[in-house]
Amino acid sequence: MARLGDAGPSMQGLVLALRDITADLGFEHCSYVLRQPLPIAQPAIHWGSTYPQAWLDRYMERNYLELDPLVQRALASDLPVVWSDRSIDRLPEFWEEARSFGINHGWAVSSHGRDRGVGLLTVARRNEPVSAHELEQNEMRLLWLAHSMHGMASLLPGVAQALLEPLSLREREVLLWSAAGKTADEIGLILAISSRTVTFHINRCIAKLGAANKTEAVAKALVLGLL
Amino acid sequence: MARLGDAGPSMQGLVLALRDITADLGFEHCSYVLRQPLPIAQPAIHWGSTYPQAWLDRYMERNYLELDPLVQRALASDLPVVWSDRSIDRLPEFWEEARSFGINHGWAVSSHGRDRGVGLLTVARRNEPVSAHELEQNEMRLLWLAHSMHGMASLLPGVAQALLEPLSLREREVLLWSAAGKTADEIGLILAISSRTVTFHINRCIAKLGAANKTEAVAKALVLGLL
DNA sequence: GATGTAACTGTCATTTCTTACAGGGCGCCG
DNA sequence: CGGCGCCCTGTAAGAAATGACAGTTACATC
Repeated sequence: MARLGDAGPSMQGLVLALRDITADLGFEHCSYVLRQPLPIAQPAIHWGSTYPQAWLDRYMERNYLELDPLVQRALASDLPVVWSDRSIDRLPEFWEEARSFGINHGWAVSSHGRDRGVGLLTVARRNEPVSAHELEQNEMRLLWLAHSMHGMASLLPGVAQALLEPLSLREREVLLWSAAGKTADEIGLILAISSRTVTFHINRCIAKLGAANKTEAVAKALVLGLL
Repeated sequence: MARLGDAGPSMQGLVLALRDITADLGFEHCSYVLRQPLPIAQPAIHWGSTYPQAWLDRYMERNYLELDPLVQRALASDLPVVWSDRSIDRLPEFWEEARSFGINHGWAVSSHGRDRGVGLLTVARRNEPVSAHELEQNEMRLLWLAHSMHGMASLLPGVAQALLEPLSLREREVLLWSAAGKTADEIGLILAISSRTVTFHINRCIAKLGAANKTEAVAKALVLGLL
């Protein structure tokens, strides 16, 4: 029974729970950002954070989500990143600002789900640099946390991205060969059906996926893990 | 200095190293399977295993890679799977055969990389079922192992799938909007260039990606993580 | 100044896709 | 048996993509 003002499960709620765990690992702040793959041109982003409110305001105001070197790194690699106030490679003004809010030393781990969703877990603190011993001790835990957060966040209302009407076997086949660059004629030969029927199935895919054309249908099916 | 008969780093070599670790966790056998996303219609599969040779022969002979419920599960979900001789939901003849080779109890963890590569780490043994305590104790380690194997295996010669010639900024932009279902005309409006120029960039993408048409170019770029 | 790269624009012929129309056959299930 | 889902096929017109031709402009580097 939801009470007045009870927003239900949310990313922020998850992150508040996460904080209790990361605090035991010796970090003051933590955040989790999940970028879902759709819509393709402007992916949906969900996040929660326990960083200082003033820093968050600043972060949103200057659209740092698009610029943050950490986020860029997470999208481009599977490897964890540790940063300190000396390890500044790009955007020095960004790091200076972060420092001014007491975010001096941190650690970020990314996770990738089967739906191409990308998650980024970050923890940070003011004083102690992240030691080599700490890295070895906690890397596994952080990976585990990132993985768990990813799984839970993907289930949150408003975050899940599933297909209403599932594709039939034939539809998946036809779309798969389309993704492989085959024309309707070629697919007809491969599947031993007329090219007209191939077109028919592709059109059903386009409709079911809510796509504008074959290319978008293939892209959506790929990121939804249907192929 | 490679010696005669030295095949260099290989998946089987990685798995042999993995065995030393999983043996400490109490499992006789282990395997790792990595499915790379390209080619789209017939993804490349690389694997190594310490399961009994007779079982492997049987496995390959009957094309179990396509049928194995564990593999199906790994491709469809992010969750780990534990199986015992009683937890048979599909393909009973498959599980019976596995048991006949002493593969009674096992555990599988999947991992997903940013390039849509899917890895599956399995460990198994003959006698002891996997206990709840063991699950709690080792889930983190197995996830870590799967993640590490994924990273290392992706670097093996013959496994890595990278693009020779990188896409320019404009090319990525144009391809992204194509993936979002926009026509050349629409993209021209969005980017404030002529539709002819949009076509020009798309053609370069098609050439660089070695694709047959726009649809395949988008699909390849997506699975390569270029968008 | 020369070189190279990225971005940009045009026309034209051909191929492919997209969308609309109108159906038949098959198997499953209530 | 009727309904439903899936699979299959045809025609035709208009929209879009493809491929090959031939260029200009801007910018960074050497």
